Amino acid sequence: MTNVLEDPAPLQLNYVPDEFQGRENEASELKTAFAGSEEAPLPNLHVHGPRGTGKTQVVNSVFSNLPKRVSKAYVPCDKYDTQYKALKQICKAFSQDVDDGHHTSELQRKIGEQVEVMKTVVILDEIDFLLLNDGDDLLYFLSRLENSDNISVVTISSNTKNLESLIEERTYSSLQPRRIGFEPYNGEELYQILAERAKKALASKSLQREALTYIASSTSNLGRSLTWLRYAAKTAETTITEELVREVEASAYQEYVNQLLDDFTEHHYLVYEAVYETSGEGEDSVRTGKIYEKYQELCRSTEKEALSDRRISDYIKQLELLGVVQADYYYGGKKGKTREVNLG
DNA sequence: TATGTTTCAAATGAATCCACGTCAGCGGGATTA
DNA sequence: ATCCCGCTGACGTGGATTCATTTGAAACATAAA
Repeated sequence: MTNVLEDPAPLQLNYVPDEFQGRENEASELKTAFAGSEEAPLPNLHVHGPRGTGKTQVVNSVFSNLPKRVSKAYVPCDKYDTQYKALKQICKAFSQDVDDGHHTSELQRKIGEQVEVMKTVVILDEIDFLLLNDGDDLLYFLSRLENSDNISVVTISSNTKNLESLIEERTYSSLQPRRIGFEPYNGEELYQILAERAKKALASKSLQREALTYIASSTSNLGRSLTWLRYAAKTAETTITEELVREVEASAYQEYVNQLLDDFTEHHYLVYEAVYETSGEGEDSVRTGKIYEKYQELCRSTEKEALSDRRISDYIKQLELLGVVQADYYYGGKKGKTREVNLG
């Protein structure tokens, strides 16, 4: 490893600190939701808040301290975006025996058995992706399990405050999740966190106070600011100055986007690139038709088969869920109905 | 040597998931009649 | 009322994956000449 950083871990997104600064309220709210008596049914939760507010980390940290007789399954639904894939992940979390059978109902039966004998928490992170791609069958199944008192469904979303708007009534009414909201970090909190982590990670490089202040005032997204700081540290000779931080702002942001898109297909990236390039050509928002043309062009130059516009329409939605683009409906009269897309 | 039996891997079959393309109907303000 | 351009849900298709079954040929065993 030829890493300039002594201990890069604290600057990584998945680093789990001992204590969550500025998330004490949310953490204790989660804990109390589960603090009921032994016999009480497990609650369903819907955790929401903007991207980069520590939802995933806090939830996972709280649930990693569950008593032994409660099992836990964590499913990142941006990656496992169908009922089948998610069920498979849940099964994997319960038992090591390699997935045999390839039948959705088979997996459902297994999970049913598991829930019968053991209290269970299922965490569905980035639930929007699964709902967009495959509907709410999985949620419906989980909410209607025979021993539903024994299972807790925790959905996490960066885009949807209220699950009710995304799922069918019958699902919502049997799920009845309690909502827990995460507020964005304010500048002060973000500054503290970054300073704390930098202290642990950057022993050999000095860090100007103004540099951190600038980052903390430009975004409230912890993930983005960590990437930014990491990028600056990588670039810096000895001192991370405000000037340097400003300089690398754009490229650090691109790096952040790349990380987000890492789990997706190359076509997602090409679509993003198409949006990026077209929006660079003057107007700040572009219609989908133009983006699709640009996308096709990019495909030709990289010798890839272009997907249909139907696909790309969905891909743009996914990029929107990731927060890297924004797309609003636009009724242009004779110019038709489309979406206007711009960079997030 | 001819014939029967066993063994095991490769070929084939069957079931399933799902990414994708195609199709048709829709949306709603601007334009036109 | 018409038009525009793309949105969107439904549906069919083919590739991929996985397990189960069949096939076939080698290896071995036995019996007959």
